[in-house]
Amino acid sequence: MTTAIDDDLWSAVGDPTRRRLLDRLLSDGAGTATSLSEHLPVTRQAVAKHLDVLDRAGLVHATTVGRERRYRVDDAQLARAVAQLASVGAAWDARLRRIRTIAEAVHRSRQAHPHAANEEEGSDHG
Amino acid sequence: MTTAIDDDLWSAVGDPTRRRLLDRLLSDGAGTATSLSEHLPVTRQAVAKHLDVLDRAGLVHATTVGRERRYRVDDAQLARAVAQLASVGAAWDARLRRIRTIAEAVHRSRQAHPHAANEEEGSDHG
DNA sequence: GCGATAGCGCAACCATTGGTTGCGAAAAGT
DNA sequence: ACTTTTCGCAACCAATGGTTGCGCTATCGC
Repeated sequence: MTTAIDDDLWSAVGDPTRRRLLDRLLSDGAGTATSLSEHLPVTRQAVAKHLDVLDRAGLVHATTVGRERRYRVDDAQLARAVAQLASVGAAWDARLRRIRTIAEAVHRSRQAHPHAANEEEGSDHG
Repeated sequence: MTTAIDDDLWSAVGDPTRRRLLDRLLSDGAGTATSLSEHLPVTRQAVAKHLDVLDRAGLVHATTVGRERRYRVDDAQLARAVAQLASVGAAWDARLRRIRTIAEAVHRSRQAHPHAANEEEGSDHG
Protein backbone atom coordinates (compact mmCIF):
# COMPACT_ATOMS: atom_id res chain seq x y z
CA MET A 1 0.00 0.00 0.00
CA THR A 2 1.15 3.52 -0.67
CA THR A 3 1.78 5.37 2.55
CA ALA A 4 2.73 8.91 3.35
CA ILE A 5 6.18 7.96 4.56
CA ASP A 6 7.03 6.80 1.06
CA ASP A 7 6.40 10.24 -0.38
CA ASP A 8 9.77 11.71 0.53
CA LEU A 9 11.50 8.81 -1.05
CA TRP A 10 9.44 8.90 -4.22
CA SER A 11 9.85 12.61 -4.63
CA ALA A 12 13.59 12.21 -4.16
CA VAL A 13 13.89 9.40 -6.65
CA GLY A 14 10.95 10.31 -8.87
CA ASP A 15 12.80 13.08 -10.64
CA PRO A 16 14.59 11.96 -13.81
CA THR A 17 17.60 14.19 -13.22
CA ARG A 18 18.03 12.90 -9.70
CA ARG A 19 17.86 9.32 -10.93
CA ARG A 20 20.58 10.12 -13.43
CA LEU A 21 22.65 11.71 -10.70
CA LEU A 22 22.33 8.57 -8.65
CA ASP A 23 23.32 6.51 -11.66
CA ARG A 24 26.41 8.65 -12.14
CA LEU A 25 27.35 8.61 -8.51
CA LEU A 26 26.93 4.87 -8.40
CA SER A 27 29.08 4.25 -11.43
CA ASP A 28 31.74 6.83 -10.60
CA GLY A 29 31.79 6.37 -6.86
CA ALA A 30 31.69 10.09 -6.13
CA GLY A 31 31.32 13.44 -7.80
CA THR A 32 30.89 17.17 -7.35
CA ALA A 33 28.10 19.35 -8.67
CA THR A 34 30.48 20.64 -11.32
CA SER A 35 31.76 17.26 -12.47
CA LEU A 36 28.28 15.76 -12.53
CA SER A 37 26.82 18.64 -14.47
CA GLU A 38 29.34 18.04 -17.23
CA HIS A 39 27.70 14.74 -18.02
CA LEU A 40 24.14 16.00 -17.76
CA PRO A 41 22.12 18.46 -19.82
CA VAL A 42 21.62 20.80 -16.88
CA THR A 43 23.66 23.49 -15.21
CA ARG A 44 25.88 23.09 -12.20
CA GLN A 45 23.41 25.03 -10.07
CA ALA A 46 20.54 22.74 -10.95
CA VAL A 47 22.67 19.74 -10.07
CA ALA A 48 23.60 21.37 -6.78
CA LYS A 49 19.94 21.78 -5.89
CA HIS A 50 19.24 18.14 -6.69
CA LEU A 51 22.19 17.01 -4.65
CA ASP A 52 20.81 19.04 -1.78
CA VAL A 53 17.47 17.28 -2.12
CA LEU A 54 19.14 13.89 -2.22
CA ASP A 55 21.26 14.87 0.75
CA ARG A 56 18.25 15.87 2.81
CA ALA A 57 16.62 12.59 1.83
CA GLY A 58 19.72 10.86 3.15
CA LEU A 59 20.47 9.11 -0.11
CA VAL A 60 23.82 10.84 -0.53
CA HIS A 61 26.14 12.84 1.64
CA ALA A 62 28.92 15.24 0.99
CA THR A 63 32.44 15.71 2.22
CA THR A 64 34.29 18.95 1.67
CA VAL A 65 37.70 18.27 0.16
CA GLY A 66 39.63 21.45 -0.36
CA ARG A 67 37.42 23.67 -2.48
CA GLU A 68 35.43 20.74 -3.76
CA ARG A 69 32.25 19.44 -2.27
CA ARG A 70 32.29 15.76 -3.05
CA TYR A 71 29.09 13.73 -2.92
CA ARG A 72 28.77 10.02 -2.50
CA VAL A 73 25.85 7.60 -2.40
CA ASP A 74 24.84 6.19 0.94
CA ASP A 75 24.66 2.53 0.06
CA ALA A 76 22.49 1.48 2.94
CA GLN A 77 19.98 4.27 2.41
CA LEU A 78 19.68 3.65 -1.30
CA ALA A 79 19.27 -0.03 -0.64
CA ARG A 80 16.41 0.76 1.72
CA ALA A 81 14.94 3.07 -0.89
CA VAL A 82 15.06 0.36 -3.53
CA ALA A 83 13.36 -1.99 -1.12
CA GLN A 84 10.57 0.50 -0.49
CA LEU A 85 9.98 1.03 -4.18
CA ALA A 86 9.95 -2.68 -4.73
CA SER A 87 7.39 -3.11 -1.98
CA VAL A 88 4.99 -0.63 -3.56
CA GLY A 89 5.41 -2.39 -6.87
CA ALA A 90 4.84 -5.71 -5.18
CA ALA A 91 1.64 -4.44 -3.56
CA TRP A 92 0.25 -3.34 -6.90
CA ASP A 93 1.36 -6.53 -8.49
CA ALA A 94 -0.40 -8.56 -5.82
CA ARG A 95 -3.59 -6.62 -6.31
CA LEU A 96 -3.39 -7.00 -10.04
CA ARG A 97 -2.97 -10.73 -9.65
CA ARG A 98 -5.93 -10.94 -7.31
CA ILE A 99 -8.08 -8.87 -9.63
CA ARG A 100 -7.09 -10.92 -12.60
CA THR A 101 -7.96 -14.10 -10.76
CA ILE A 102 -11.35 -12.69 -9.82
CA ALA A 103 -11.89 -11.41 -13.33
CA GLU A 104 -11.22 -14.84 -14.71
CA ALA A 105 -13.56 -16.37 -12.15
CA VAL A 106 -16.26 -13.89 -13.13
CA HIS A 107 -15.63 -14.64 -16.76
CA ARG A 108 -16.10 -18.35 -16.20
CA SER A 109 -19.14 -17.67 -14.04
CA ARG A 110 -20.65 -15.54 -16.81
CA GLN A 111 -20.24 -18.29 -19.30
CA ALA A 112 -22.00 -20.58 -16.86
CA HIS A 113 -24.80 -18.19 -15.87
CA PRO A 114 -25.15 -15.66 -18.71
CA HIS A 115 -27.86 -13.41 -17.31
CA ALA A 116 -26.51 -10.91 -14.72
CA ALA A 117 -24.89 -8.50 -17.15
CA ASN A 118 -24.41 -5.88 -14.47
CA GLU A 119 -22.12 -2.90 -14.98
CA GLU A 120 -21.63 -2.32 -11.26
CA GLU A 121 -18.27 -2.11 -9.60
CA GLY A 122 -16.77 -5.33 -8.42
CA SER A 123 -15.26 -4.34 -5.14
CA ASP A 124 -13.06 -7.13 -3.79
CA HIS A 125 -11.38 -5.16 -1.03
CA GLY A 126 -9.31 -7.40 1.15
CA MET B 1 19.87 1.71 -16.19
CA THR B 2 17.72 4.81 -16.14
CA THR B 3 16.58 5.70 -19.61
CA ALA B 4 14.52 8.50 -21.03
CA ILE B 5 11.64 6.25 -21.95
CA ASP B 6 11.08 5.55 -18.28
CA ASP B 7 10.49 9.21 -17.54
CA ASP B 8 6.86 9.29 -18.63
CA LEU B 9 6.10 6.35 -16.45
CA TRP B 10 7.89 7.73 -13.43
CA SER B 11 6.24 11.11 -13.77
CA ALA B 12 2.85 9.40 -14.01
CA VAL B 13 3.44 7.20 -11.01
CA GLY B 14 5.85 9.43 -9.13
CA ASP B 15 3.16 11.74 -7.85
CA PRO B 16 1.79 10.74 -4.43
CA THR B 17 -1.78 11.69 -5.28
CA ARG B 18 -1.69 9.65 -8.46
CA ARG B 19 -0.35 6.65 -6.56
CA ARG B 20 -3.21 6.98 -4.12
CA LEU B 21 -5.65 7.24 -6.98
CA LEU B 22 -4.26 4.03 -8.41
CA ASP B 23 -4.53 2.39 -5.00
CA ARG B 24 -8.16 3.46 -4.75
CA LEU B 25 -9.00 2.37 -8.25
CA LEU B 26 -7.34 -0.95 -7.66
CA SER B 27 -9.17 -1.63 -4.43
CA ASP B 28 -12.55 -0.31 -5.55
CA GLY B 29 -12.38 -1.49 -9.13
CA ALA B 30 -13.56 1.82 -10.55
CA GLY B 31 -14.37 5.37 -9.57
CA THR B 32 -15.21 8.86 -10.76
CA ALA B 33 -13.32 12.06 -10.09
CA THR B 34 -16.00 13.00 -7.58
CA SER B 35 -16.08 9.70 -5.73
CA LEU B 36 -12.31 9.48 -5.61
CA SER B 37 -11.91 13.03 -4.36
CA GLU B 38 -14.13 12.22 -1.37
CA HIS B 39 -11.47 9.85 -0.08
CA LEU B 40 -8.55 12.15 -0.79
CA PRO B 41 -7.50 15.51 0.62
CA VAL B 42 -7.79 17.22 -2.76
CA THR B 43 -10.59 18.68 -4.78
CA ARG B 44 -12.52 16.96 -7.53
CA GLN B 45 -10.80 19.13 -10.14
CA ALA B 46 -7.34 18.15 -8.99
CA VAL B 47 -8.34 14.51 -9.15
CA ALA B 48 -9.74 15.03 -12.62
CA LYS B 49 -6.42 16.43 -13.78
CA HIS B 50 -4.55 13.47 -12.35
CA LEU B 51 -6.95 11.04 -13.94
CA ASP B 52 -6.30 12.79 -17.22
CA VAL B 53 -2.56 12.34 -16.75
CA LEU B 54 -2.99 8.68 -15.90
CA ASP B 55 -5.29 8.29 -18.88
CA ARG B 56 -2.77 9.81 -21.27
CA ALA B 57 -0.14 7.53 -19.76
CA GLY B 58 -2.47 4.63 -20.56
CA LEU B 59 -2.62 3.44 -16.97
CA VAL B 60 -6.37 3.99 -16.69
CA HIS B 61 -9.23 4.59 -19.06
CA ALA B 62 -12.70 6.01 -18.68
CA THR B 63 -16.17 4.99 -19.72
CA THR B 64 -19.06 7.42 -19.64
CA VAL B 65 -21.97 5.93 -17.77
CA GLY B 66 -24.95 8.24 -17.66
CA ARG B 67 -23.70 11.52 -16.23
CA GLU B 68 -20.73 9.84 -14.62
CA ARG B 69 -17.29 9.42 -16.08
CA ARG B 70 -16.06 6.19 -14.59
CA TYR B 71 -12.34 5.39 -14.56
CA ARG B 72 -10.77 1.98 -14.30
CA VAL B 73 -7.18 0.72 -14.14
CA ASP B 74 -5.72 -0.89 -17.21
CA ASP B 75 -4.30 -4.03 -15.66
CA ALA B 76 -1.85 -4.83 -18.42
CA GLN B 77 -0.43 -1.32 -18.56
CA LEU B 78 0.02 -1.05 -14.81
CA ALA B 79 1.65 -4.45 -14.79
CA ARG B 80 4.11 -3.24 -17.40
CA ALA B 81 4.71 -0.12 -15.36
CA VAL B 82 5.44 -2.13 -12.25
CA ALA B 83 7.89 -4.22 -14.22
CA GLN B 84 9.71 -1.11 -15.44
CA LEU B 85 10.00 0.30 -11.94
CA ALA B 86 11.25 -3.02 -10.69
CA SER B 87 13.90 -3.10 -13.38
CA VAL B 88 15.30 0.28 -12.35
CA GLY B 89 15.37 -0.87 -8.76
CA ALA B 90 17.08 -4.07 -9.80
CA ALA B 91 19.75 -2.14 -11.69
CA TRP B 92 20.56 -0.04 -8.65
CA ASP B 93 20.49 -3.06 -6.45
CA ALA B 94 22.95 -4.85 -8.70
CA ARG B 95 25.30 -1.88 -8.64
CA LEU B 96 25.07 -1.61 -4.90
CA ARG B 97 25.93 -5.27 -4.56
CA ARG B 98 28.90 -4.95 -6.87
CA ILE B 99 30.12 -1.86 -5.04
CA ARG B 100 29.76 -3.54 -1.70
CA THR B 101 31.75 -6.48 -2.91
CA ILE B 102 34.52 -4.22 -4.12
CA ALA B 103 34.43 -2.21 -0.93
CA GLU B 104 34.85 -5.35 1.10
CA ALA B 105 37.73 -6.43 -1.09
CA VAL B 106 39.39 -3.06 -0.61
CA HIS B 107 38.79 -3.29 3.09
CA ARG B 108 40.51 -6.64 3.31
CA SER B 109 43.29 -5.39 1.09
CA ARG B 110 43.83 -2.40 3.39
CA GLN B 111 44.14 -4.57 6.42
CA ALA B 112 46.75 -6.59 4.57
CA HIS B 113 48.69 -3.62 3.13
CA PRO B 114 48.08 -0.62 5.43
CA HIS B 115 49.65 2.14 3.34
CA ALA B 116 46.54 3.88 2.11
CA ALA B 117 46.68 7.01 0.00
CA ASN B 118 43.83 9.04 1.40
CA GLU B 119 42.71 12.29 -0.11
CA GLU B 120 39.17 12.01 1.11
CA GLU B 121 37.41 12.39 4.45
CA GLY B 122 39.37 15.52 5.23
CA SER B 123 36.12 17.34 5.96
CA ASP B 124 37.83 19.59 8.41
CA HIS B 125 37.39 22.75 6.34
CA GLY B 126 37.61 26.19 7.93
C1' DG C 1 -42.35 18.03 -20.14
C1' DC C 2 -40.02 20.90 -16.64
C1' DG C 3 -37.51 22.28 -12.75
C1' DA C 4 -34.13 20.85 -9.22
C1' DT C 5 -29.88 18.53 -8.62
C1' DA C 6 -25.63 15.85 -9.39
C1' DG C 7 -21.61 15.52 -11.86
C1' DC C 8 -18.40 17.29 -14.92
C1' DG C 9 -15.41 20.48 -17.90
C1' DC C 10 -13.22 24.87 -18.55
C1' DA C 11 -10.72 28.93 -16.99
C1' DA C 12 -8.37 31.97 -13.89
C1' DC C 13 -5.38 32.08 -10.44
C1' DC C 14 -1.70 30.75 -6.65
C1' DA C 15 2.44 28.10 -4.72
C1' DT C 16 6.01 25.02 -5.37
C1' DT C 17 9.75 23.36 -7.90
C1' DG C 18 13.09 22.26 -11.61
C1' DG C 19 15.65 25.09 -14.42
C1' DT C 20 18.29 29.21 -15.97
C1' DT C 21 21.62 33.37 -15.71
C1' DG C 22 24.52 36.44 -13.13
C1' DC C 23 27.42 37.68 -9.51
C1' DG C 24 30.62 37.53 -5.63
C1' DA C 25 33.59 34.94 -2.32
C1' DA C 26 37.18 31.79 -1.23
C1' DA C 27 40.57 28.17 -1.80
C1' DA C 28 44.42 26.25 -5.14
C1' DG C 29 47.67 26.77 -8.44
C1' DT C 30 51.14 29.80 -10.76
C1' DA D 1 50.16 38.66 -5.69
C1' DC D 2 47.35 37.28 -9.59
C1' DT D 3 44.62 34.09 -11.99
C1' DT D 4 41.80 30.17 -12.04
C1' DT D 5 38.58 27.00 -10.24
C1' DT D 6 34.78 25.96 -7.67
C1' DC D 7 31.34 27.01 -4.98
C1' DG D 8 27.06 29.52 -2.88
C1' DC D 9 23.48 32.94 -3.15
C1' DA D 10 19.81 35.55 -5.46
C1' DA D 11 16.74 36.86 -9.08
C1' DC D 12 14.11 35.24 -12.43
C1' DC D 13 11.26 31.93 -15.73
C1' DA D 14 8.27 27.78 -16.96
C1' DA D 15 5.80 23.79 -15.71
C1' DT D 16 2.72 21.64 -12.66
C1' DG D 17 -0.15 20.35 -8.60
C1' DG D 18 -3.61 22.66 -6.31
C1' DT D 19 -7.52 25.87 -5.49
C1' DT D 20 -11.99 28.58 -6.44
C1' DG D 21 -15.65 29.95 -9.49
C1' DC D 22 -18.75 29.38 -13.30
C1' DG D 23 -21.59 27.20 -16.58
C1' DC D 24 -23.13 23.17 -19.16
C1' DT D 25 -25.56 18.77 -19.44
C1' DA D 26 -27.64 14.64 -18.02
C1' DT D 27 -30.51 12.40 -14.65
C1' DC D 28 -34.24 12.24 -11.19
C1' DG D 29 -38.72 13.66 -9.20
C1' DC D 30 -42.95 15.79 -10.05
